Amino acid sequence: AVMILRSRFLDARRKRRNFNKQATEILNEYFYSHLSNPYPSEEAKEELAKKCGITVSQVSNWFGNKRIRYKKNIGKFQEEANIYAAKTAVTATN
Amino acid sequence: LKWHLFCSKPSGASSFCQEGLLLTCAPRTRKKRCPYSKFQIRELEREFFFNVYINKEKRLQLSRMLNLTDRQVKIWFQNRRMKEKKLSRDRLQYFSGNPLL
DNA sequence: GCATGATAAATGAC
DNA sequence: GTCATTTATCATGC
Repeated sequence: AVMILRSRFLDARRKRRNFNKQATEILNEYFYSHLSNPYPSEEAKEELAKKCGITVSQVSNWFGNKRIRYKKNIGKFQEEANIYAAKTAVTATN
Repeated sequence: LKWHLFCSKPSGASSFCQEGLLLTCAPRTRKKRCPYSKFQIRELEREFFFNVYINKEKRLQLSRMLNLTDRQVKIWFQNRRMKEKKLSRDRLQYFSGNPLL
């Protein structure tokens, strides 16, 4: 039984699953509203993790990947950036 | 756009994974990440099993045997300790809140 | 076929 | 020494 759990643990680590749409929304919202310094504090990471239903490590992974991939090709993310910029502008007015 | 300041440059010259005689690329560039071979990993893991902290002598010996620099072996052990710590956290999180234990 | 999440080398702050 | 990162690479999803 212990071996089964152990193997399941290993499988869970190996298998990659995409985050759900809502989690991605939350992460992107934070990223684009902090574009000048997209480095969430430990507390912010914990809060994001809670809201997204993922671990803090996964939040760190997401921001690490997002930063490097955004920096490498800003143009590709321009449309996405505009969407979230507009979204935060709307929420700011409310 | 700045964010973190890492000095990374493509370093035009073909920089292969063999770092025997590290040519000093004038404007210091970040060394390209080169995955280690199965053999290198196996030997590093073997040593890590015996002692998580490697001493200088063993480090020099290992670096020569694996054709890695002293620094690379040192950093590998640092990263490996961090990995072990993360594994412990993940195990705890996974097995807690798991019935049938 | 790329998008995406996770991991492996490598750096720098402290 | 730890540890949050950068960057490339790996593995999987779709």
